[in-house]
Amino acid sequence: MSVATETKVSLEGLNLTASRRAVLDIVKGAKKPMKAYDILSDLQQVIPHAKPPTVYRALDYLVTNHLLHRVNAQNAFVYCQHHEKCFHDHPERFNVIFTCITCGAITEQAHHVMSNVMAEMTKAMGFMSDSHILECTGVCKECS
Amino acid sequence: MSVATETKVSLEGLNLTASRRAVLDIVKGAKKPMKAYDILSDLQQVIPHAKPPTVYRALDYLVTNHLLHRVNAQNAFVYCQHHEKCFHDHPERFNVIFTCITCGAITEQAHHVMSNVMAEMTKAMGFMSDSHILECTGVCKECS
DNA sequence: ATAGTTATTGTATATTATATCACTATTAAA
DNA sequence: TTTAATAGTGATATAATATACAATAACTAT
Repeated sequence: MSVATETKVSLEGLNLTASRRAVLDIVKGAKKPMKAYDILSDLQQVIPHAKPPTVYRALDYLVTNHLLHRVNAQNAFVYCQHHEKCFHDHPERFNVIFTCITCGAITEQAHHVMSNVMAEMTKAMGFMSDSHILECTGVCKECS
Repeated sequence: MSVATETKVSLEGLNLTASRRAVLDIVKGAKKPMKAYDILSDLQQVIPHAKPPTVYRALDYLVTNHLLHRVNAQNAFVYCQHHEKCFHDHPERFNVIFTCITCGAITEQAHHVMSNVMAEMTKAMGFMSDSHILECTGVCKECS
């Protein structure tokens, strides 16, 4: 086995198999939040036998490992631009994802005071946030 | 038509038809977040011909009018305990719904500093929040 | 090599949500 | 009192999202 395989690429200790890597690239390269079946369509260009579970499994892995965010308000997925900042330098930091219910645009914002307040609230509750993501829906500036 | 009909009840200017009222009562009376098809099952005890659109229409109305919250993290609905406080006395107030991904428990919390911070953030962005609800997922005290 | 374990794949199906269209009730105007 | 506009309902079908479960492959420690 001296020939390097294409099926696995190590990125920061992660096990990016072919389908995980392909899903990551698809979401990362998209201009907008991607839904699972949008991703599936694209994925099938590369991996013809891909099925819904292929996508969901890859998404689970990528979300768990903080490479993607799941946006519950749209059942969609976006690339996490701030992987290192969110989880390496400031693991206590909370981001807010604002979703426009009109145009679907998603904006990610953080604010250190809010992170502190959230840290207080979760500490007081004994709640372990798994994502450090807060979601807020409404209408964005352009649409109002 | 001198006999009062049972089909409509006025509550704070709302038009609570029979099915809306029934759905409201079902969610209000439940001990846990209710999913649409859970609600449908219960609703069919009262309105046998109820179908999925019956439930979704009622839910749309009740969420729009702030009697229920939709919890995106679970595709579920909860009664808003603080209808007056949230939307009448303090329309600027943000609540955070914490969802435990292990047991499904939902807790609603507010914090005036966080509300102020969120108000600042949304104002700066020109974002009009439609729900004043932030969602946060993680593991609750009991489950950790 | 082989049993025990973990990871991945395949097939089918479950769950959640909406589109459409015909019909009914209510309200407000002409 | 008709008419028109608006809002709500009922029924059917189907779209969109997601997971359960069984089977197979890959790894690993004896």
